[in-house]
Amino acid sequence: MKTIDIFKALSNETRLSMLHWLKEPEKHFPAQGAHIPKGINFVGGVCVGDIQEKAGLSQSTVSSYLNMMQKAGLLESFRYGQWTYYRRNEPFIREFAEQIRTEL
Amino acid sequence: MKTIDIFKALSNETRLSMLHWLKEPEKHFPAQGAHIPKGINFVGGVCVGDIQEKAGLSQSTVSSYLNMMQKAGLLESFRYGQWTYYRRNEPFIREFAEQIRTEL
DNA sequence: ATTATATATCGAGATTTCGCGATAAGTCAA
DNA sequence: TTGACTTATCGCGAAATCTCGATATATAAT
Repeated sequence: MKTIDIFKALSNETRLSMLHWLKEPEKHFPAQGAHIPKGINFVGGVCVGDIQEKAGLSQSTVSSYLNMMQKAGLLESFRYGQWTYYRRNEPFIREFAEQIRTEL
Repeated sequence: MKTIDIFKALSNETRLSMLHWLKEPEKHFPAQGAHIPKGINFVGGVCVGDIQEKAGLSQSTVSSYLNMMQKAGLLESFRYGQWTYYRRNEPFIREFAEQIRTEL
């Protein structure tokens, strides 16, 4: 959650792209949630496999990138069954952007 | 001038501190410009030596950090005599902050 | 010209990051 | 239970970053 860790997470072309793709998941990924039951609400989440395919990097690399971005606070995740869905942590990102605007 | 380079420049504690110190030079550094003639206008600039002392790193490290931040667009420099003064590139920083706010 | 001062550049060792393949762990279906 | 599938973790070599001391360059003073 340190500022430096956020900047580090953003210092990579692929990770930055993933963050952008997740702004419009329906535009960049196949329809999600086929395996999520109706009760669960995790709109905008995309499973690791689809993100990996789009990124064109290995599964392990993408998994750790996503984990890193989550630790930094930029993403949040939800696991259903064997799938893990990631989406943007929008309030956190907005807060970070605002902090940059006022304190950088 | 690429976004990634800006994030990389901001991904280091010392460099981030330098950027903050330069927001209020008079608060963090000795009075500057003793060697600058009246005609020159470079308000807010601080010479490398004073930044180095404050940072507590080697002269070479600080010099290259400052150069890196300038290349990224965050700082601008002015050389007078044997001194090089650095200051924040405020318009660029504001523009970057705005870009983060709207595009991140 | 010589010397002193401020900054930039170079070369190097230590640490970190990048991205991979292999493997482990968790979950589901049969 | 076995097998298939999705994701996470581990270990690794390559590349980048960190930070330093030594040295080069530029300017100023004597």
